Amino acid sequence: MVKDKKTKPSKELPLGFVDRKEKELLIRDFVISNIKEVMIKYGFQYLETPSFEYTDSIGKFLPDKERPDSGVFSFKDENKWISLRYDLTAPLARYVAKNYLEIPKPFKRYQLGSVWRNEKPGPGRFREFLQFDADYVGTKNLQADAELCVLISEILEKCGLDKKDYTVKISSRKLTDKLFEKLKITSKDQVSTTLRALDKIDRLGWEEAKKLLGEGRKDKSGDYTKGAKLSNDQIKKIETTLQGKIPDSEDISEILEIFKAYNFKNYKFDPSVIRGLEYYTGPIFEVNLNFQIKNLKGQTIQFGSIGGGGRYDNLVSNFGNLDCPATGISIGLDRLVFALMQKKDFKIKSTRPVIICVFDKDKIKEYVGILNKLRALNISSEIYPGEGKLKKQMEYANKLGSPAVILYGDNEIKSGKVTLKNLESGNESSIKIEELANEIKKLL
RNA sequence: GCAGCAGUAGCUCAGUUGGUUAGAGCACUAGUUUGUGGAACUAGGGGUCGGUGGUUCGAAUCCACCCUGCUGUACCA
Repeated sequence: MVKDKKTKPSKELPLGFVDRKEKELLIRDFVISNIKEVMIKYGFQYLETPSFEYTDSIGKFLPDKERPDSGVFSFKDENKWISLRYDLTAPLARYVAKNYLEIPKPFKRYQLGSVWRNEKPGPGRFREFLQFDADYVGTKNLQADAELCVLISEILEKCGLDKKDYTVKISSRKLTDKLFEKLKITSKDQVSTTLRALDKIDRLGWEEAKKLLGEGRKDKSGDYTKGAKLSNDQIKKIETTLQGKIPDSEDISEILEIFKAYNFKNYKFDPSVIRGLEYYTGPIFEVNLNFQIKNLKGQTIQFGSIGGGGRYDNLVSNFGNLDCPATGISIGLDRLVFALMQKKDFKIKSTRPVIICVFDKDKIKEYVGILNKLRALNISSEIYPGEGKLKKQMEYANKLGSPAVILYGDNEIKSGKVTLKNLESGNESSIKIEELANEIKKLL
């Protein structure tokens, strides 16, 4: 006895992967078209690199490891490990190193593409998502860093956000480096724990973050996280230094000067911005939304940043003896789209076709005649593609969200006119075939 | 990874000391209307009650383990 039910394939998706429907995709297209416009305006080149890279090219092989770390999706191809990229920055560094002699320096490129992360998904975070990256490669000039902030903000506003809806936070890795040196926080472990604790200030607040700098912290689910075990004296000094409103870092002051020249004001100096631990070497930025985000159940969730970046002057040199400073910024597009859908009531133009109802299969010639006239004018339209009575056809059109149906049965054929029914108002009008397209355009 | 909560129809959920063929609303299908959707009425389909094992005459209900989801936390190169 074989139970065939057990052999049926699962209709569930792997953890962290999602289907995306038309509404979201259309808003994403809208965002992407804004991005492209801005990037062209700012003089960036469009680039695409493949989804897979050799695992060691994207920095996944640590000296003492033979297998890729968890965090990337990998498999062994012949004898080499390859992985799905986890960001667009490492592939860019690889691309620059590979094509160093051909590309103009500085090199400005932007890229849109999916990236994959093999880790636990969170609210609004998936294991496959679309990222946008803009980078300046081959320049130490901080105008590049400043312009990235300006450009990201232009993109956000073009997508419909107000100035009060977002903030570009800026800090510098040099600031914390200097501070830690002064406080003699030198062990690698302590430095990274401290940085991570500081990274959480804006989410947890100073009081909670201080626990992480000291002994440790118990979160509201009861889980306990070990702290950096700094002395009270060190903690106090960190607090007073980082709460100072005046940036004690030359690169930040310089960027702020450039912001003035651009008349860019929607930034905030925030020393708690840390961003990843490894490759940043100078200014770092993070883009945060200032409005609440809810999940599909209507609960307000911790949304985090929608993008960020910074200067990584040593990344390209990993691939060879190239002295090639660089700086870049990226946006998580799907998260931005998710947030935008809550903020703005997007009026996405209907893409649903007008339906030509079928009364009689033998009249196909008449129906196609009307269809061709509409499609010649780029009006989305179709002859009812199913089988069934008029009622069923109306239900189909309604559920689809069609703007209108066209009725062309015996009565209409006799009178030489068609009936156009507006599905929103329910009104029907009898019009000449030659005027049909114009009437429909009024509805769209 | 750690912690809290939760898994009953496509969806939202009810099912209160364990007791016949497991329910509701919405959705779906058909009809009332052989040329009219979004309203109403009638009828109907659809569930190994997350899984496995155990306790019991009997389990959606009790016990154990596992799986999955949500949220928080950690990690996020």
